[in-house]
Amino acid sequence: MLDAKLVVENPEPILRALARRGPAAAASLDGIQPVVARRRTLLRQTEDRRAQLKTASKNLGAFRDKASPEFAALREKLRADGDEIKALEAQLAEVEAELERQLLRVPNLPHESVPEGADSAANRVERVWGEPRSFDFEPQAHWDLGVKLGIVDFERAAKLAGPRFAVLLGAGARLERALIQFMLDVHVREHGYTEMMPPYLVNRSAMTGTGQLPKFEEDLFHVEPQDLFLVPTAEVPVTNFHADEVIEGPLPVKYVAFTPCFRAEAGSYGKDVRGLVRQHQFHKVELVKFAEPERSFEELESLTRDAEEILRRLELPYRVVTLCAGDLGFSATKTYDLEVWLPSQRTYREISSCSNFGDFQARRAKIRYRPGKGEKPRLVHTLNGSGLAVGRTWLALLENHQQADGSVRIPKALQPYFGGEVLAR
RNA sequence: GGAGAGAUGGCCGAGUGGUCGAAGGCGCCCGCUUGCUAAGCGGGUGUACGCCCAAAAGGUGUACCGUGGGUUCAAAUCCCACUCUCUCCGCCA
Repeated sequence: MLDAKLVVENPEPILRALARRGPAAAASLDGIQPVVARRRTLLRQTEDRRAQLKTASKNLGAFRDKASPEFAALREKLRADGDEIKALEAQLAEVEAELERQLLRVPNLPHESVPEGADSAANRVERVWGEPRSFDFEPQAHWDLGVKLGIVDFERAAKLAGPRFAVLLGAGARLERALIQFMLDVHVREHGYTEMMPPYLVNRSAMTGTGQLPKFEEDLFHVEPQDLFLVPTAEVPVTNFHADEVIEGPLPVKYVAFTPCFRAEAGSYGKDVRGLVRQHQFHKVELVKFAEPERSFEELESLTRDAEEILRRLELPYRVVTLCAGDLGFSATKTYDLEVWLPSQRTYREISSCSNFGDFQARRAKIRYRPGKGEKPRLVHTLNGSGLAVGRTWLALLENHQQADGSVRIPKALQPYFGGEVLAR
């Protein structure tokens, strides 16, 4: 959520920044100004009248003769005043709710370092690591390779759940588990993150805090009887872990959480229908940071490096791109995508998304910190990034490290976790 | 699922209709004192949103004692509903 005060006092730069995302984003600010103005007059009026009533009421309490007609008359007047104030308060509450409703649908402002552009074609490549391997045989797509190896089954998954689900079997399941363990160990032991296992179901308030609600409800799986949602990413429970709090300790606070992720992906049918790239359920190891505002962009750099480290150790060629303004997610002010090379598609595909959200989520979720002893709390900056999406790592590893005989080489760093050097039939 | 207890400031904890933003303590900050990192003394110490002020400092108003509603001129305090926490019983991976 943007700072309502800024929106009112200095709307031009905000409007300009939103316009970089596209016309719809800029339009989301329409109609907010008059609501803010109305709120201000109503608030002042209500508070003034309430102040009057309070003093009058105190005087009444001090009245000597509580049986006198003067007492009764004054009491009657105050009762009427009270009713009027209540009416004002009701109006005010309505206006404030309206303001909140509108503000919650305005996306974050793209940071100045974010490139112009409408879609992913305008994303800026920052760096490239590793080199796409040249094969002396025709590399197979993971859905062919995986099925032949007997480590993934899409058909039976469809039978028991539906499309966009997969069953991992044998060494495939073990590979998934090895990747999770490996990622967690690197981030905990070497990068200093605290491991967290959060709930996989969260309420509306948490989903609103990080920005999935109210705008993107159709992308979520809703669990009826309790009005809960399956988490689309660990970002939601982990960021909201500190909602409504003042963090007293030193920043940054860093968490890493492994969770399943559930995405309804409404409207995405027809895209990436084959294989493991786009599933309703997948595993992800997520990095989350709470940082000082002045340092949050440095923290974004180091968080991105932390995620990159996993790809390097798995010997997977990748590149880092900065999302352009038009491609940026709703809550983010700046995002680096890590894209891994996929031989079957001869292209780089997103495997991690590392974002700085500035104070956008912190304002929604009321997450603050104390800069120093006795100082006033300030909003933190929140960040997160996949470190990494496990399913996509699984498939990238299969495709990149496949061998002519249909087996898969396990990179050295993963061997102790996987328990072997080769994955073969 | 059944029975009971509770929810107050960073923490502990008092407060059953007005003088309560809320005693007291802890913690923290500032100052003084003290011949060693401790103790003592004095003062200060919530958040949000308005308004005044060129701004800061400061002043001032309103709200907030789990949440929402009600009674009353007036609610932390009375009434109703809900949520959460704890204890016991049942069930359960």
